[in-house]
Amino acid sequence: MKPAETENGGTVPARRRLAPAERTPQILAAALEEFAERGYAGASMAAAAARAGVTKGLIYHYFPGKADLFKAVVRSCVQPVFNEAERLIAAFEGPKAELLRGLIELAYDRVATERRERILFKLILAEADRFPELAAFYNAEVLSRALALVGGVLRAGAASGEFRPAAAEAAGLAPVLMAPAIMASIWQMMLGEGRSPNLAAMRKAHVDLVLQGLVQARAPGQGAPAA
Amino acid sequence: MKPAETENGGTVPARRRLAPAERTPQILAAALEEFAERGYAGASMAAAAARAGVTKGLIYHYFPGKADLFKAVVRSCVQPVFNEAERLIAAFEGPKAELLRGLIELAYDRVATERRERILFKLILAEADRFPELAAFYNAEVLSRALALVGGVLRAGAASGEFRPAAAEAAGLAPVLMAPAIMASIWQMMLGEGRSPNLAAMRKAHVDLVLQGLVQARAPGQGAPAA
DNA sequence: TCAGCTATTGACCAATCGGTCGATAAGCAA
DNA sequence: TTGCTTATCGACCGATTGGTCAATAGCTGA
Repeated sequence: MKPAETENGGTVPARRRLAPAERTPQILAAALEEFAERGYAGASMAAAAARAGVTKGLIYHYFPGKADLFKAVVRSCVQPVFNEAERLIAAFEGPKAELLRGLIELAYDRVATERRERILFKLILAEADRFPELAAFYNAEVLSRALALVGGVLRAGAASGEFRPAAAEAAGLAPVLMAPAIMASIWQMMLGEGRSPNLAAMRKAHVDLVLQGLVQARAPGQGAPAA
Repeated sequence: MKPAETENGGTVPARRRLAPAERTPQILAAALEEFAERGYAGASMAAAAARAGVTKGLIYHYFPGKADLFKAVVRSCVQPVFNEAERLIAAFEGPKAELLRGLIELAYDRVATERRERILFKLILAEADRFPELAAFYNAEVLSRALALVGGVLRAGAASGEFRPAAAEAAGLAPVLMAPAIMASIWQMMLGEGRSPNLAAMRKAHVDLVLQGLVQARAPGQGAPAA
């Protein structure tokens, strides 16, 4: 075990000393992989250290314990997700329906490419009851933020008359709109890309259903006569 | 630890001998709780045994090892889920839209009540890559079956002209229709009943969106332009 | 009543884990 | 070059785990 054969390709001399600002992200990345593969309880500190090319003792030099390392891993992963969506919404001008389509398609495309976020979601879900603060963190930093974004678009569209008035009740509708993309991600994770429901087909059906179901009929006054 | 104080309320004499047909489900139920609370790796055989009011050794008398116990737990839980839906579909006569609404509402109501199925889904998701056969089992026995049920309704509705023709492309649409109810279940599990998106609101918005998005406009010839 | 089958126990083992700590050496400042 | 700081190692510990097995005792049929 003299040459580090973990992920740095070469034959780095063992015991290279690095600045904490450089070693810490190495450890976090290695720990993410370890936690993702074995789950919280199954993950081994020694194995995580080995993935980072260091020894277990060093991890305890940077993190007080396993639980703290886990939380640090989660926190280090959630930041960049929303920037894209928020920029898209802020910069968009045009029909709200097109904005909504863009958001949905963005979500599916991220699912298709970004693997780390899928893994992270699984981790949070699996360990939520053992780390209540983690569930609270997910709720505040991820779910609520996403719901607010989608809800804002829905209400704007309803206010402008472009969407049916029911779209304004975003409390129920926003999660319904987001769910299929998230489930697509989960299925990909569980079943692999081969056996999961087809991503492109879901994306198309999803956009289609949402636009047909939300956009106000062009000829007003003949909507749902109901009973 | 003389009187068993686990879940049988009374002061049963220690070491009661039971027929395997009676003890096995006890062990399976106890193991489900243990796995659900601590995850696969975190669960302890001794703790699962204690929950069942027996000792670890007895579990190894009934199951070859931890992995086998886990698989047996999963298998023992998935059977009764589909009977209800299949009965509903078979017995139903009337507009396909009403059948679809009934299925969606059934799904949400199960989410609200059945706790074991939520737990089970979480377990399968969390341990899918460690037990590939488990993912395959979920795919074959749960997801595919559910997709086939929903897809059948969609195609029937499209064939009868009640749904828009796009409904026939069930490969993408069926998972999109099922996803919100499943996500509702997952959110309930992660965040508790308090902080999750409101179940009743989601149910209403979901039904509303689906029916508006799928049902063929009543006046023909002016719905989808471009034949 | 009694003998036999087997459900059930409890003690045991090797392996592994999270965590601790003194020793070591890599880098930097002087 | 020298010396100090501290990143890094590796050996170690107590606790717990999955798994084994011989001994025991509850039930049932004769």
